[in-house]
Amino acid sequence: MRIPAHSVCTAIRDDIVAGVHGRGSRLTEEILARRYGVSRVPVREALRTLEAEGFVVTRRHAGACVAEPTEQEAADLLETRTLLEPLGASRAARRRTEAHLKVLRGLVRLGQERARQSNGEDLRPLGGWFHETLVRAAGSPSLAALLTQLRHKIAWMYVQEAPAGPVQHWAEHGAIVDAVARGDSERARALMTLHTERSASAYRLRFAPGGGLTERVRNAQHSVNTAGLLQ
Amino acid sequence: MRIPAHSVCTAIRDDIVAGVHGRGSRLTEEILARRYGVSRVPVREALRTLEAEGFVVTRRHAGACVAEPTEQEAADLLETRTLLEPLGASRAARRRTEAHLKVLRGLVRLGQERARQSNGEDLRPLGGWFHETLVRAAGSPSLAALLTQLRHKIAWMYVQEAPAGPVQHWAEHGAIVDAVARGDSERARALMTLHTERSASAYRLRFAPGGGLTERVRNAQHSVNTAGLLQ
DNA sequence: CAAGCGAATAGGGAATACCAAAAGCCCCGA
DNA sequence: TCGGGGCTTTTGGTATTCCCTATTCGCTTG
Repeated sequence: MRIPAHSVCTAIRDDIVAGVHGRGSRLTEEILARRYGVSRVPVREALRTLEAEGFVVTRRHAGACVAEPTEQEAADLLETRTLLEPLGASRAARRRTEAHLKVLRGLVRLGQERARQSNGEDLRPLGGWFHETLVRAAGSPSLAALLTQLRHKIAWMYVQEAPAGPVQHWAEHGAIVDAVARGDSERARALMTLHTERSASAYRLRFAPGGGLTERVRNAQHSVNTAGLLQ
Repeated sequence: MRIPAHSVCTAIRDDIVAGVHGRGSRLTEEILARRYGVSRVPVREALRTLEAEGFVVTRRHAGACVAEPTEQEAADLLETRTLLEPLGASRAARRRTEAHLKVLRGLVRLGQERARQSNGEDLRPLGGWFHETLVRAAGSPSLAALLTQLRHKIAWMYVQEAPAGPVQHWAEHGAIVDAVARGDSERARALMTLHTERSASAYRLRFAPGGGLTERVRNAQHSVNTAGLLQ
C-alpha cells in the first residue's frame, strides 16, 4: 500500500479514526514506514502532527501510541463543538461570499431531497460537507482547522446513529443558511446552537461505556494489530 | 545557542511569540538548524508541529513562513477563548482534586497580595499560571492543550496592557476558585464568562491595525532577521 | 518460590549524506 | 519593458549510521 509521503499523516489519521489502529495500540515507526511504503522521516513528521492534534501520545524514547481518551474527554469534545460551531455560524453570517452561499444552498437542496426520499446513510457525508463549508465561509482558517479536528475526533470516538428526523435536521440546516444569507449573525448563532444541541443526542460512545477495556484484552488487540501490520 | 533537539519546537514557538521571527518571515530549515545547533531532521519535525498549531504555514516545496493572521482571526481567537475558558472552569468545578484546589488558592493568595501592593508587571505570569492550573484541574488534556495554544497565540498577536483594576481582577479569580471549590459548575462558568469578557478589553493588537505592513517593510525586516540568524 | 537486580535487545532520537523535483530568481533577448 | 528559459536554492524524501534509553527477560539471592 504505497502512499505519497506527504499524505502519510492523513492516511494514519484516517486509519486511527477507522479503527485500524486501535485505542492505545503501539505505533512503531519502522512498521508504519513499511505499511505505507515510505521511510521513517515522513512517518516521524506525521507522528508529530498527530501528536499535536491529540490522536497519538509519545513518551521520550518509548515511541508513540494511539491516544486513549477518557469518557470525560469525549464529552468535552461534544460540548466544545456545541460552543464553537455557533461561533463559526455567526462569523459566516458576517463574512460569507456569494460563492459560499451558492455551495451551501446546493448542499441544503441536495440534503433536503435525499432526506425526504432515502433516510439512508448516504446523507451522512453531506452533513459533514455542510458544516465544513459553513465554517470555511467564516473566513477564519484557525477556527476551521479547530472544527475539522473536532469532527475527526468525534467521528473517531462516537458512532453517529441515523438522525431521528433527517427532514427536520436538514430543515435546520436550511434555516441556518437563510440566516447566514441575510447576514443575521445572532440568529445564525442561535439556530446553530439549537441544531448542535439537538444532534448531540444522536452520538453514542464507541468504546465500552463502563470502564474501558482491560489490560488483557488490550494486549490481545495489540497483537492482532501488529500481526495485521506485518502481513 | 545549542538547544536539546527535542525542544526545538518550543524554542521556535517561543521565538515566534517573542517576535524574533517576524510575521511572514521565511523559516529556512538550514538556517533554523544552524541557529539552534541541531540537524535538519528535528527542525522538520518541529515545523510540522508548528504548522499543526497554526504558527507557520508551508507550501509544498516552497518552505515555511511564519503565519500572518488577519485581524479577523485575531478577534476570533479572543472570542474562542471567552467560549472555552468558561467550559474549562465548569469542568474544573466538577473534577478538581484537593491538590488542584491547594495550588489555585495559593496562586490567588499571592496574586491578591501583589495586586494590592505593586500593580507592576510581575503579576502577569501569575495570571497565566492561574488559568493554566485551572484548566488542568478540568482533567481534560485536549481542552488544556487547546487553551494553552490559544494563550500562546494571543500572547503573540496582542500586547496585554496592565489590567485596569488588578485588585478587581484577582478578586474575580478568587470568586472563581470559590465556586470551583464548592463544585458549583454553573456559577464557575458564569463567573469565568464575565471575567474573560472583562479582561478582553485589555488586549490591543500588536501589528498595525490598518492594513498590516507593506511588502517593502516586510522584506527589509526579513533581511534583518536573516542577518541576525547568521551571526 | 518470590522478589529484585542486571544484562541483552529492541526501538526511538539524531546526525549525515545524498538525490530528485519543484519553486524562485535572474538574466537575456525580443 | 516584458516574457521566457535556464540556473540556483531549498525542500521532500531515502538510506545509513550511531547512540541512548526503555523494556524485558532471566538470573541470582534471600
